[in-house]
Amino acid sequence: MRTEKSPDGPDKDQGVRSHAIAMDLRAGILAGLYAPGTRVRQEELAERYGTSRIPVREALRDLESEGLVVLVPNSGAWIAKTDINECVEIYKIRERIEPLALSESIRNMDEATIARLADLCAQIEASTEVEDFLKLDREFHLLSYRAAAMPTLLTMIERFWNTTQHYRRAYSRLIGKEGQWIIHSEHRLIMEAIRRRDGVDVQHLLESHIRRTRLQLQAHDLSGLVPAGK
Amino acid sequence: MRTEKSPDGPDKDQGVRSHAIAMDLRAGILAGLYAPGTRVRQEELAERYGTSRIPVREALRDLESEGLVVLVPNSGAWIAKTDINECVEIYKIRERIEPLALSESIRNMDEATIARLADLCAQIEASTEVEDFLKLDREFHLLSYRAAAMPTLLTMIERFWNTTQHYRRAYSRLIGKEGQWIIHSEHRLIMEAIRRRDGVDVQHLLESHIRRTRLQLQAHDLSGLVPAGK
DNA sequence: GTCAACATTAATGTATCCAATTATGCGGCA
DNA sequence: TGCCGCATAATTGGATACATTAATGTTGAC
Repeated sequence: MRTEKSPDGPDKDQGVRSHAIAMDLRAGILAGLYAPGTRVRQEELAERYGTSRIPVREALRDLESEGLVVLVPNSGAWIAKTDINECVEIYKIRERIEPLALSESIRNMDEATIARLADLCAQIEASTEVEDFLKLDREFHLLSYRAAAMPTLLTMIERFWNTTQHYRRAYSRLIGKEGQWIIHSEHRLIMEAIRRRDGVDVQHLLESHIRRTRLQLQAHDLSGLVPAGK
Repeated sequence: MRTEKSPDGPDKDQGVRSHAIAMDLRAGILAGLYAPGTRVRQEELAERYGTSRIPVREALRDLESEGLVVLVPNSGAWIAKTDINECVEIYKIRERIEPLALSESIRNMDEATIARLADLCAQIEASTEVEDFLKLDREFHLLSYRAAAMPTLLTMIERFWNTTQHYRRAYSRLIGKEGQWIIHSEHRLIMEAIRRRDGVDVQHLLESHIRRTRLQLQAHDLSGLVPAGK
């Protein structure tokens, strides 16, 4: 009897090596270590990671499918340029899908997670550094979706948070600590709706939260604050 | 001055070779030539396409990111199994994002496209073969979104149509020519709302269209009609 | 007779090498 | 001076060969 390994498990490690490289590059891009638009040479990365170019190529392809890298055949790879139009598009999509994720999630969410969310909510208000805020805000929202039993949706959402990271950072810096009170109020209302497990209300609140941010992004001129990429 | 090729253009041909292989495999999977769950051997494909295993691997990775293939490290690749839960999840997502795509699209849509859509709508009603229906229905909906100026969204939607293709085929066979009158009525109403460029109405109609289909998929037992994949 | 451990086999993952394509720099010409 | 074309260099794409890992079948002991 054939008992070959069943392809069920989310063994998301592809070639293992390439996956590790992709993880590292992804973290670097999100941290802002690579300027958008800069060229990425396979051999250079291969040398840095102590491998051949093949795992590097696989990693770059992964990142391309996530929208973090752009590949041009026979030419090379570039860190994806920031694009305000793409950012706005993604926010419009997020306005539709994240309320779905949240409403599905709060139906299954355990009390420990709710407590953890409340804690994150408080930490966000207490945060003073932009990088801390970004990290906490991301953790708050993504954790709030985690109980959703919709793996495809969750993967999509995380991908969207990644590709718009530069804009969130620029926007956070722009509004500063003073302009954050709106965000805090929105978070508190969302948090309370989660506690009540009010699926209708959370959806409206979250949609407003994302939509308001999008309109702010469109209104302000972030061209000098977001890494250029031209 | 460096005038290196700018990474703007949607040169979607990646390694060219691997992209061609991916296209062919994708078409084969959607056409139902490969049973879900069957193992795919790199060497076998390499021989069939007259290449080495490397372009094959890249193609398989592309298809994995699209959800059509499952890769397990150091083990192998399988045609993705059909999964009714995943299918339902995707329909729930589609209920949210396709109305967005359509409402954005009808704002820019030219008259020629509207005429083409009406033509497709009529062809769908006249279709007698399941495969014809699937092809026309897909073309109708995807064309209706095309003017949306939201490339990321459109890519996502097409990917979702691909991963649920088997279920649409099974469902179409199940309901047969007689059960299609609901679909035709829905299409007619959507078509009319497109003509009026009524963004609010199309969204409701399309959401209902997708939602009703999802509920039907959940209600019926398609386990014998959709390729098993176990 | 069943289970466990080991050797064998087959597949994937990676490194090295070669080919094809593209970017660059020089030279000629209008 | 500016532009076009060709030769050169650099980089990526692909093929072959090797290393590594997982599956398989056998053997042995309990």
